[in-house]
Amino acid sequence: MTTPSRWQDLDRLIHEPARLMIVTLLYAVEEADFLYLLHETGLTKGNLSTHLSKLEEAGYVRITKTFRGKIPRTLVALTPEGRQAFETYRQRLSRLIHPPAEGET
Amino acid sequence: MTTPSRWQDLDRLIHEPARLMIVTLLYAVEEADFLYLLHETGLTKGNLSTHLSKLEEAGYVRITKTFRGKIPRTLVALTPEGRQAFETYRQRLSRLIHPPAEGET
DNA sequence: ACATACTAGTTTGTATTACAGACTTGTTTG
DNA sequence: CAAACAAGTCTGTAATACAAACTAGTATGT
Repeated sequence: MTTPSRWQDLDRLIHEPARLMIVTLLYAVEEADFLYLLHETGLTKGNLSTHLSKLEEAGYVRITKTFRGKIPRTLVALTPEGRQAFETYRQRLSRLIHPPAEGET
Repeated sequence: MTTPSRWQDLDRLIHEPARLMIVTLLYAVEEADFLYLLHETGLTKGNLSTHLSKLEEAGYVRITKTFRGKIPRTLVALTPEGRQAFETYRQRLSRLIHPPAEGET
């Protein structure tokens, strides 16, 4: 096998540490607003915004823009797909870094 | 805390999937030659060589050039540091993707 | 009324870097 | 002498993370 099937590609979108933080946070809290993510991750606004856009394009998060009075409020939540993708990512990674046994085929 | 301590930076050197493959392999087998890694990872020679050099610069692997007859043979092994770094990486990642509980400190 | 600050972004520029492919050197084999 | 293999180095490209600047609308302070 020139392309060993056991190295299924990790989802690069989630693998990136900044987005891994975001997804992990969202997985835990289910819903978060922009400022919460901003403070929790320590990213800059622009950077956070870009990462959220990428996650949204991939269908991993849904971004809902609401208003608190007239002040914009951006809510972010994992979609079922995003949730699934994270779980898959987590499984593969676990299998990768916790090898089941040695000397397999 | 503007920079939450729980997001200790993952070791980018190990985090990169290609190198994660390499390090994982080395962690399992303890010693491997260039061709073995080449076939197992499916990387190109140049790419594998570059990644190995980076791991060597970081002190994570030791590269020993031997000869089988007159044919060069390159052996690669994790150093204790590399072993340690991988374990640390693994721990942090585990803690990241398997959150212990909610309602943290 | 005007300046400042905040929310939530978009755009721009830079610097890194992974990756493939070409090229190199030395050796063995036909 | 040609071809193929081992183990690289070098080069060029394309992607991309990141910070900082800028935008736009609202609220507040004086």
